[in-house]
Amino acid sequence: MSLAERKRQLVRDELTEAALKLLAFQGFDKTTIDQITAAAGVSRRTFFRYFQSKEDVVIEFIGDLGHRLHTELAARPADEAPATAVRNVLTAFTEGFREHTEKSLCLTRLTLRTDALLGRYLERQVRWRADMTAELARRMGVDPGSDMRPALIVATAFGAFDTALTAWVAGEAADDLKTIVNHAFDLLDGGALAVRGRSAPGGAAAGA
Amino acid sequence: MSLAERKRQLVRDELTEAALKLLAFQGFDKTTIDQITAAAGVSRRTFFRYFQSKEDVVIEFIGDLGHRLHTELAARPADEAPATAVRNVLTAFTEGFREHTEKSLCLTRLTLRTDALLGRYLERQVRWRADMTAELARRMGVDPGSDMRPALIVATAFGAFDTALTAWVAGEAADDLKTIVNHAFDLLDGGALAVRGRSAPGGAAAGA
DNA sequence: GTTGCTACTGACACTTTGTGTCAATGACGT
DNA sequence: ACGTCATTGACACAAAGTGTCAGTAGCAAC
Repeated sequence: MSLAERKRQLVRDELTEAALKLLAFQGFDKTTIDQITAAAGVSRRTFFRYFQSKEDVVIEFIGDLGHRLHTELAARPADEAPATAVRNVLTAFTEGFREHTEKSLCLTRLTLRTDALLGRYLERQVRWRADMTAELARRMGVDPGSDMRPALIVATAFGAFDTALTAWVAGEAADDLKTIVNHAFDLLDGGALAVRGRSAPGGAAAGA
Repeated sequence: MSLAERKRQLVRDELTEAALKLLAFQGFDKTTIDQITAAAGVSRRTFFRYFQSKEDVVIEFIGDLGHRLHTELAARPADEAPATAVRNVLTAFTEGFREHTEKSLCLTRLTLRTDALLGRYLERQVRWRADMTAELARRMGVDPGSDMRPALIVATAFGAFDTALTAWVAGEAADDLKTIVNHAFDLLDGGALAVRGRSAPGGAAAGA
C-alpha cells in the first residue's frame, strides 16, 4: 500500500473513531459533524470526502457486510434449496458480529434506536434484498417480475433476521446473535406461525 | 367545524396538493420547500407548522392508514388465529388504496423509488410493527420480550405485504393490490417457500 | 534534484432543511 | 367593544451537504 493510501486510511479511521465515540456518548442528533471533525483534526469538508452523511459513518460498518450478501448467495451450493441457501447466508452474516461483539452491539443499538439511522439502514437493506432476490430467482430459474416467490423467501428471511437482531439488542447480546437468528428461522420452519387452521399454542416459549 | 379549523384544513390541503403536484412532476430531490410554499401561497415557516419535513407530506397519506393498524388488530375477533388476524388486518389495509388507486399508485411509486422516502416509510413501518407485535402478544397471552413468535408473525406478514406492494407498483397497478397481497399470503401459507426438505418446484408461477 | 502530474486538503461561499422568536392579524367568547 | 387565543409572516440562526479554488505533498520521469 502506498503512503498516500495509508494516509487516507489513517484519516478515515480517525474520523470513524471520533464519530463513533461522540455518537455513542452524546447520541446521534446531538452530535454535529463539526464536533466530529474537530475531534479528528480535519476540516468539515474533508469529512464529506470520506462519508456521504453522518448516518453513513455508522451504517457503513454493517453496510459493508450486507454488500456481499448476494455474492455469498451465488456461492452457495447449487443443490441447496432456495430458502435454505438464503438462511445460510444470513446466519453466516452474523459471523461479522461475533468478531466485534461489543462494537457491533453498540452500533446496532444506536442504529435501531435512532430514527434517521434506522431509516437509512432499512433503505440499504432493501437494496440487499433486491440483489438477493435477483440472485435467488436466477438460481430458481424463475422470472422475479412475474413470480413473487424469490422475493417472498428473501423478505421472510430478512424479517426473521431483523426480529432476531432486535431481540439480540433488547437482550444486550446475552445470547449469541447466531443462536437467536437460528432460533427465529426454526420457528419459521416449525410451522408455529401458520396463518390458518392452528390456534395460538400456549407454551413452548422461545428464549431471547 | 369552526372557521379556524376549516381555514387550517384549507391551508393543509393547498400545501399537500401543491407538494404532490411538484413532487410527481419534478421528482423529490429536485423540488424544494420554497417551491412548494410559493405554489401554495404561504411562507416557508408555515409549511413546517403543518409537516415535519418534506418526506412527511408524502408519507402522511400512507402513514395515517398505518397508524390505525394495531387498533384494527385489537378489533379482530378473539377466536381468530394470530397470523390470520394479522393477515386480515393487512388485506383490509389495502382498501385504503382501492378508493384512490391512481393517487395511491403515484405516491407509492414515488415512495418506493426515492431513497429518502423509502427510508422514512420503513422507519414508520417499524413502529406499526412494534405496535402490532405488542397487540398480538397480548392476544396470544405471551411475553413479546421472551417469545419472538408475535414479532415473527408480524414481520412475515409485512414482508409479504411489502413484496406485494412492490409487485403492484412494478405492474403499474394492473391487478388489484388486495389480489396480489392475498396471493402473497397464499404462497406463504402454501409451504412453497419451505426452508428445508423441499427443492425448488419448477412450475406454478405466480402472477403479478 | 528538479520538473510536472496527481491526489488530498483547508478555506470559503452557497443552497437547503429545520427551528426559535416575535410582532401583527383575525376569529371567538364575554 | 375588549381581551384571549391561535395562526401567520418575517426575520435570525444552526446544521447538513455541495461546488470551487488555491495550496501542498507524494511520486514518477528526466
